[in-house]
Order: sequence, then C-alpha cells, then structure tokens
Amino acid sequence: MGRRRTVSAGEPLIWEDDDSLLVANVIEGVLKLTTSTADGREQIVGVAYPSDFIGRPFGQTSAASVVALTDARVCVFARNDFDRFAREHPELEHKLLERTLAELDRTRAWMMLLGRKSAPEKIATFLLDMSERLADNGCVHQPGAQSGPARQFTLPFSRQQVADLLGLTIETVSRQFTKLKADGVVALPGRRDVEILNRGALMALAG
Amino acid sequence: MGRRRTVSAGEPLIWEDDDSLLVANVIEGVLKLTTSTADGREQIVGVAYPSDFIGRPFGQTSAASVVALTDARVCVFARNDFDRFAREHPELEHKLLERTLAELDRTRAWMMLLGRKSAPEKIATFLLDMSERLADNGCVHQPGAQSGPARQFTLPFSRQQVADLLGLTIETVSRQFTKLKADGVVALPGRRDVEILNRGALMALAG
DNA sequence: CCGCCAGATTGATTTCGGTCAAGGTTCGCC
DNA sequence: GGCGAACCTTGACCGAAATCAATCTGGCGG
Repeated sequence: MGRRRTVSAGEPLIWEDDDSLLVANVIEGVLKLTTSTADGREQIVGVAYPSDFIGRPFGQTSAASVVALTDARVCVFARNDFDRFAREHPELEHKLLERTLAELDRTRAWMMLLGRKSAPEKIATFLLDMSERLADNGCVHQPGAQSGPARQFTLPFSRQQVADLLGLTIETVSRQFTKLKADGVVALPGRRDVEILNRGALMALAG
Repeated sequence: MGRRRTVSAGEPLIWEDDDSLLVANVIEGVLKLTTSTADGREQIVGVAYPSDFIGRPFGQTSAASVVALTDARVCVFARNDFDRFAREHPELEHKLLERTLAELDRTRAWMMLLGRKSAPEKIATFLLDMSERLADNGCVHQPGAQSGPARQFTLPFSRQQVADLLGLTIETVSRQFTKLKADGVVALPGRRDVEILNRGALMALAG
C-alpha cells in the first residue's frame, strides 16, 4: 500500500497549508517541519528521525511544511487510504496515538525553551537534545560505543536551521558556539560536527 | 467510571513530573497547562476549555502541571482504568487521536508565535485567538449573537498569565494593552474585559 | 591547483523587551 | 464606606539579542 520514495537534502515533501494528501514514515534521514509567516520568518516546529511518522491524518490541510534536511528515504501513503486503513486497525491507531502524545510532550517542552530560555540556555539544551536524539539513530560516528547520549555527532542542521529551531538569529547561534568552544565545553571539528568535552557544564548551562 | 470534581480557581489538578495517575474531561471552566524551570520561570504550554481532554494517558509521568484558571468542573478517571477502557474501545481512541492531533497543530502554531513574533504581534495574535476560542464556549457576554469570533469577552487570564502564555513579562503585556487602547484598537472596560473595536487593525498587527 | 561562493564568523551599533522601582486601581472584606 | 492587598500601570534605565556590515573559511567545479 505504501510507496518507497527518496527525498534529497533540501527537497520538500509536504507544503504548509496544502491539502493533506499524503502521510509517511521516515526510513532513513532527517526532515524538518516548519511554519512560516507571510514576511518569510521561519520556525522549525518539529524534526522527524527514522521511524517517525509525518503528515496529518484525519485533517484537510497540513499545518507545517516538511523538508528533508539530509538525503532521506520515506514510505509514503495516500492520506485517505491511510485514514481508512487506520480506522479498520485499532492497533495501528493506538501506536499512532502513543507517538502523537509523545510528540506533543516533546513539543511542549520546546515551548518552554522558546518562550523562557536565554540564548546560552537554548544552545546548551539543543546540544544535549541532539546528543540524545542522534545516538539512537545510527547518525553517530562512535565505533563500538554502547547506547546512551553521544559524545560526538554530526548535526543535520546548518547554522540558519539551528537558529530557526531555537528562535534566534544565525549570528547569535554562531557567537554562542564560538563561546562554548572558547570555554572548552565543546570542540567543533567541522562545520556541522560537535564533540561534547564537558557535559556537566552543558547541563548546568541548559538550566 | 468517572467522578465529577470541582476545582476552584488557582487550585492544581495535576503536578508536573508527578506520576500520571489521572486523566479528565473539562465540563466547565478553563485550566492552564504549564511547565516551569528550576528557578521559577513559567511557560503556559496549553489551555483547556470545556470538552477538552487533559492528562497523559499511556505514559508514566505528566509533562505539565494543570491548574484551574477559573472555578471549573471536570470529570476525572484513574489513568490505568482509562487506559484499559480506551484500548477496548477503538472509537474512543480514535476520538482521542483526533483531538491530540488538533492540539499538536495548535501547539505548533504557538511555537511560531513564541520563537519568531514581536511583542505587538504576540498580543494581537493572542487577542484574536481568545476572541475565537471563547466564542464557542459560553464564556461570552454577547446576548443574541450568532456564532463567530466574539467582539467582547472576558479573559480567563491575569496579566501575569498572559505573559506566561506569550513568553513576555507582565510589564510588556501591560504596555502593549495600553498602546492598543490608546490607538483605539480595543477597549478595556475591566481588568480582564476586552472589546475589539478594530478587528482589521488587530489582524494586520498579528502578521 | 585555483578561484568562487555559500555558509559561517566577527565586529559595531541599535533596538526591543527586560529589569528595577514607584505609584495607581480595583475589589473583596470587614 | 473604608481598609488592605493583590494586581496593574507607568517611568527610567539597562542589557541581551537583533541588525547591519564586512571579512573569513572551506568545499567544489573548472
């Protein structure tokens, strides 16, 4: 019933306010969910990793755009087919409910960050979050490591995208990264590479 | 199976990070969902109106506190009873899924506001949102009015709570209200009363 | 290998909203 | 009706992050 599809980095899969015609499961890669204002400001409202569900079942329109951050493989379904199938399979609806509730919890925790945290707190929280989220998804170059938060990882985001996730500007993000490096809290071996040198300091900064 | 309960204004129903022992349906009144930092900053992450569902089914702990904003009546269920009952009644789970998806959409729209909107935009968006949400719930003093956004209504929030909802300080909220009044966009007949005099101007400000 | 250019950093300056500090209002309660 | 406290408004000032403006870097195509 589903069709495999590849989406290359930067390519959109779903457009904000469009009719909700498809839903999908992420097989590989990372995608962002965004909303934009008329004048072009963007806010990333969610990030989808492998095994995550994307799209808006049981609704006419999609509230967010979905764009691939890395090359990705997804399994897409026509929304109306999916809706019908789901209603006939309570186990599937239950799984979807559990995932949606978990996503709502994560989204609400992010509202705290957007509304009440300072730039240093936002960056520290972000790095710790990435360290945990990326560890579970084979996105990490950490040979022979047991599970748990990753010490070193590659961000699936550009600086601008980090800014769009945290409600900051690219300059502020850059300055905060530089400061963390200068303070010896992290190392930044490449544009998108992060190595956490002092997790305790990051946790203290995250508040 | 459920028990009726009254919760008076300011009284908590569920505590953040506590074991998720109960879920509930709002019958009457308005409640806030909040998260707090260790140092006491608060962010309102959701607002529950009559017919809304509150609590965290299928999860060990609650990610947010729930506190009544007005005197409220709710119908509470033990969470484990509810979980069991829901799994046996797909129609109920479906309804809950639809509501949760809608709440997630609303929450994501609010992230845009928190991360990217200016104080005037936040206040204007808030007032338009309240005008719509309160119209559907008998919270409005508008005799003989047909449905649609309310022109006049009473906020269920203090100034501090508006600040906690928008990620602002109480002083900024107060100044923005004063400015809207001075510009003739709204009238403020009482501490919590709002009358929209120029909806077009508000919509333009909301962006 | 070199030049190009998108993306990132760095610096100077501005501004919006926060902080600190008084007052002022309203409303419940005696 | 008057008292008191909680809530709200207003003003002066400050500072964090945005904005504006170069410069730098590093990855890629020629």
